[in-house]
Amino acid sequence: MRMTRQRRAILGVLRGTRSHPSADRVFAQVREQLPNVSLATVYRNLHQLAGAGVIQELSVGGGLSRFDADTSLHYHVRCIDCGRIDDLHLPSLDDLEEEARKLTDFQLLGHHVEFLGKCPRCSNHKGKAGKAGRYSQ
Amino acid sequence: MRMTRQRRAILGVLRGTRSHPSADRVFAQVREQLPNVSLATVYRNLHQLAGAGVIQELSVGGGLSRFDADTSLHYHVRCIDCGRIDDLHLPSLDDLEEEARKLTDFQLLGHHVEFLGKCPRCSNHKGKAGKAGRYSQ
DNA sequence: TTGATTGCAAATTGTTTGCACGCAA
DNA sequence: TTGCGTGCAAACAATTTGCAATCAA
Repeated sequence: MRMTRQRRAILGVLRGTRSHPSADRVFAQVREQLPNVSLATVYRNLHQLAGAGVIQELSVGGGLSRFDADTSLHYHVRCIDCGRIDDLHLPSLDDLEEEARKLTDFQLLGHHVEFLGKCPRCSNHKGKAGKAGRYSQ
Repeated sequence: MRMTRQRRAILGVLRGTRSHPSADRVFAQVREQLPNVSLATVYRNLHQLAGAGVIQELSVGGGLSRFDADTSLHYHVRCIDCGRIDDLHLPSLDDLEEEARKLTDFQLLGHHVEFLGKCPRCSNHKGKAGKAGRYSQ
């Protein structure tokens, strides 16, 4: 893989944040260094890097894709109001995957877990109530 | 909530399948009974029904929204090749959520788990190799 | 030198919205 | 009768693609 200025910058942005940015967030950041990058380039690189296992594309719920330079196995919490995503380093659920394997005829390759909730900021917006129920599946 | 022909048909489709269809799948099915429904109506109803808790919108990875008339707590396996989604009735991970609660300052409201793999059909497409690695987060 | 990579603009895809009309309650 | 719900078309948002020009190796 050729290490172009653009690709280096994109990787740099991802490695310099813990915020699991979406493609257009990355784009905005990269633009500060390279004012001419195009959004298409950002998308192409994010996918290529993800395909190569250098970064991770988060299959989270709630709309747009998010990217993470931390490719170690860990889970996430997502704020249902503002979309903030934090890491959650829980022990891996290999036993659970083993359990699942008994119940399906799929060839299992992995799993992910996403916790839903409200981040500290959004918990305090007392007025806006927000739906109360649970968000499990 | 007014029970229109359209809404009844949409609910009927969802209750008559185990395939977790996307909006346009539902649309296609409903059209067989009501040739004039519009896709907009299907979207509006799916969201309204989900908001009312009558059905569930699946926060799965891999693009488009999928819908499920089974609102009980259960998990899913998704085929990374064809997108097929099966149910997986594992015991709920309340203990895991308790564990997570200790590690975050989010107010937790739920979680979901998605297993990734290849469905029986896609496992057999020997030629197309497909990426081998694990798909955990 | 040369094929991978880029920027740009246009095309796709999935979903949402404005609005006048229609129908369930 | 009333206003929620509908069909239609147009608007949107996120992402992808075609193509000629560019540049890392």
